[in-house]
Amino acid sequence: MTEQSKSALEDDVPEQMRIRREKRSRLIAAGLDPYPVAVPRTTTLKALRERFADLEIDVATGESESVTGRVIFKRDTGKLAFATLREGDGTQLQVMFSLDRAGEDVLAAWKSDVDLGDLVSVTGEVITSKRGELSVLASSWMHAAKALRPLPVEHKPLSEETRVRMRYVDLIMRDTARDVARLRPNVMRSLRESFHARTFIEVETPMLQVLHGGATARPFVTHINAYDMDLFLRIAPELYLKRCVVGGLERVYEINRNFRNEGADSSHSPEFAMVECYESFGDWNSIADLTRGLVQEAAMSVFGSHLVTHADGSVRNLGGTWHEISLFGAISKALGTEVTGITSYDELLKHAKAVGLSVDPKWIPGKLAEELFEYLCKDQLQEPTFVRGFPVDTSPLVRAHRSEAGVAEKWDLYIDGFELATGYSELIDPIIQRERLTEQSLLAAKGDTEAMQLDEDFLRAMEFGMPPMGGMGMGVDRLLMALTGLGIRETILFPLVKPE
RNA sequence: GCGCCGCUAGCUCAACUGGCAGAGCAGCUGACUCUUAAUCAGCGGGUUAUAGGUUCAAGUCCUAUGCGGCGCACCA
Repeated sequence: MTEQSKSALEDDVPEQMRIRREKRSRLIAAGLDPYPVAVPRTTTLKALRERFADLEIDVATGESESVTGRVIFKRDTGKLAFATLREGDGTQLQVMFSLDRAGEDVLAAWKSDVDLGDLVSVTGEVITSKRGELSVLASSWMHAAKALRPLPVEHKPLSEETRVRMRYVDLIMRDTARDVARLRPNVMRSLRESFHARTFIEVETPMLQVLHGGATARPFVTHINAYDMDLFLRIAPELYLKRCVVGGLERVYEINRNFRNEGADSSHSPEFAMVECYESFGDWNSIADLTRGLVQEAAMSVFGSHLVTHADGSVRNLGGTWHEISLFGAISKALGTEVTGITSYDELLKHAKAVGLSVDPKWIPGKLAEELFEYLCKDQLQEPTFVRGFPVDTSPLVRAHRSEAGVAEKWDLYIDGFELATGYSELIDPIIQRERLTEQSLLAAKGDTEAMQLDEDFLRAMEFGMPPMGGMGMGVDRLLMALTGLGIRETILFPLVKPE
């Protein structure tokens, strides 16, 4: 780059960034490295705070430490300057620079070279100030990294868009952002421990699939050059996990990403984390117990309680046994007349029109029943509730109910009005499974982009004998939402955003 | 995908029926040895998202585009 074009570029940047770049150049010219390979660090701010938790006011410990952190406050007074450092876990500590201790040059350099947002290393004696604040009284300091961009205002919340687009800044500035970032791995660990305690084993199955199946959703399509063929990003791991069960991995689970090429909003992300599990010789009842256990153990693990406090301050109780309602029972109650899994499409349509539900003519009868349920009953589902007995025709991988006609042994778990998980008694008869998937593939042929494809290898696996089992899928992002009351984009560190 | 609303300084926001584009924090200069969003004095910082149009005059009105938010639809 020529000097001329460089200066043109420099002229373009905002004043505050220009000044910081000039400071960087000045440091380098003075033989100081604004980006050194290593800096002194003898302890963390957190460890130091814990070690000196009970110091009196205005105490000098005689102990020297080197601490690092990001400068988040800076108060340059005449001969005694203060700053607050913050570490990645949110712990803060004051550092002080006095003319007596540091000397004129060190104090002057600190005042002129350091800006809010810089990462620094400060070495000095651990003391408490006359106001009682635990501090490191500097004898020396150096940059760990010069920040070229100013931090946003500490005391005004960042706009939601900036928080999502610049999550690194959000993490620097906001406690809740840091807490949620740490909550997710804690919940994942709890899930894995819960599964481990129940002798489930974790498996990893393909994300790139030749056929998409295991759920009804539009997939993302990609292409493998080596085989010159299209592949699908998986919409669910179900068909591979069931292959594992056929092979004798009796209790399996997977926690990983699914991809669905559908709308994105406050509770939907195109890529989302899912825990899915299968329990041989279990059914929809045992898998419901397991699901409740997973959620309650996660709450206990991360909050120490089944009572969880949401972002808006409200408290939800996830403890005890949960409500169970029947899907058709709830519809019947809301309509005041009996509706079941064998109620005809025409009759369902009549009810839908009577209550003012606008009906898509493409809906099959089971879909219409589900829509009726959501329209009439969904607002009753704030507390954890298993909604049991979904229509067979919308549940192609689920066993028919052992006694109710037209109904499958499938439940949905609702918390806070959204669907957190779904569980089945899995269909294990390969002949019926083939019929169901054939129906799906006919729907696909008619242009239903969400219908499942006919997976011959999966059917072949079933024909070797699949044990009776319960299965469950739960959105990890949604579990975090249920635990925190936050939107899905808050629970995902880097949700998809369109480029600026 | 459709509808409504928004986009102004580094950040968060003002600017009445069109009439000199402002504040707080942040920044720069100076003062201050106990500050906690320090205080005091002074000073800078803007292609009002982008492109076009109407008008003597546009942040404000019109058109298009981009990005965002909310609602609807689809879905976990």
